Amino acid sequence: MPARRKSAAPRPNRTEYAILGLLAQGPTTGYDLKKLVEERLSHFWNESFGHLYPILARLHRRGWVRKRTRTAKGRPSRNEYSLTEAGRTALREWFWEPLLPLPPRNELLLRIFLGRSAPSGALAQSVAAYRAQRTEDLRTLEYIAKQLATDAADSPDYPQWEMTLRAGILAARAALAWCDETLPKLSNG
Amino acid sequence: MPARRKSAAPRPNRTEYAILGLLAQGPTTGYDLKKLVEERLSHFWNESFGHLYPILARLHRRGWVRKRTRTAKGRPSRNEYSLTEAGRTALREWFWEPLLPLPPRNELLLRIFLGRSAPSGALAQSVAAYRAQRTEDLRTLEYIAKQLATDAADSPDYPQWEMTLRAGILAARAALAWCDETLPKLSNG
DNA sequence: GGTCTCATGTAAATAGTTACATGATTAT
DNA sequence: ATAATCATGTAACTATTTACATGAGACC
Repeated sequence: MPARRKSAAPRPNRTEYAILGLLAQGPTTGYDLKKLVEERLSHFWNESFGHLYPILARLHRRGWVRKRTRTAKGRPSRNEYSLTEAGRTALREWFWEPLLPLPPRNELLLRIFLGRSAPSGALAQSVAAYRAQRTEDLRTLEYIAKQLATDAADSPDYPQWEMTLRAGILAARAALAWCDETLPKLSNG
Repeated sequence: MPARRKSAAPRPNRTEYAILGLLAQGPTTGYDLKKLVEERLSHFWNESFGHLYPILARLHRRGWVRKRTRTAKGRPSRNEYSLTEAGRTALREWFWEPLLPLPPRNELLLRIFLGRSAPSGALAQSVAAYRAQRTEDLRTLEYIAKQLATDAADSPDYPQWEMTLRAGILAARAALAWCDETLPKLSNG
């Protein structure tokens, strides 16, 4: 018998756990999962339909989620997924697994590093564009944080939501501080 | 005639430019490119052999790099690549292109967000592990920065090298600050 | 009539990873 | 001997994206 080849994934799939975790807060459809990710996780997570649907099917085959198809008067049927006990167990185990760091790929820093080959002014322009983006990010995060503090402060999830927002805010501020010390060096260089 | 399908890449390939940029500093082999990336770009970039070699071949087919095979007394032949004029032009143009942000995928923040499903103590453990990693990162970056300031301060590339290190240092410090404000909340919660 | 939202999915494509395969030379 | 480094590449595989395909109902 030929030896089974080991799987050679670029990185293990964490989307599965994102889905399990969201389903733990209540049954939903693929469509609504996508909306949830966009509305609440977008500053640290993302998913596309083309990824969500196949993974839901896989989780179903594996017995980690249950599928209930609702057909309401001829309308396109909603497939509502919910966690099974096996899924809940898998989810709990994931919280103890070591964090898998993404391989870094920072295009801006790559440009800076290779800056000797850059046309004059191009580095400053890249940093300025990045700065504008991060300023916008920071404003959005701070707005959401204020919103949440008044509207959802008594939700059982509020403390965690606030922690993820704080992470974004501190990261954005650090990025801005870096831009502000870097831009002058690029113009006077 | 059937319409040509548009390319559906998950994200455009920036490795090509990383390679072009490194070749702009002088001709090298695939093997040495890998070492360069590991030694000097590792805190913001990475490449594997399985990716480098095929892309070098592609750049060659496209006419952006020149290939010179050296066979020294029967030893495995070194393939030394250098930039062509077309490659140099492509590299210069890249510096003006808009930065493509990576889709965010932060596993730690995902765990925090889904924390209500977490076993007691698991979140704190994840944050503590992350904190240890970032502490280590910071120490390394600060060490390299000091090293460089004494050994390479007069290199024409020194200012840019320092900028990329500063970016890493500020980001690591922000991450540590977040850990330090978050850990107490997780234990007292 | 037109556009937006709800709702499901498949197809085609690339990116990028790990494991495999090969072999010479050099240091321990 | 044996391990490490030099040096090249292919094979198999998964992740993940964008574009395509479809259709109903709601709203303007």
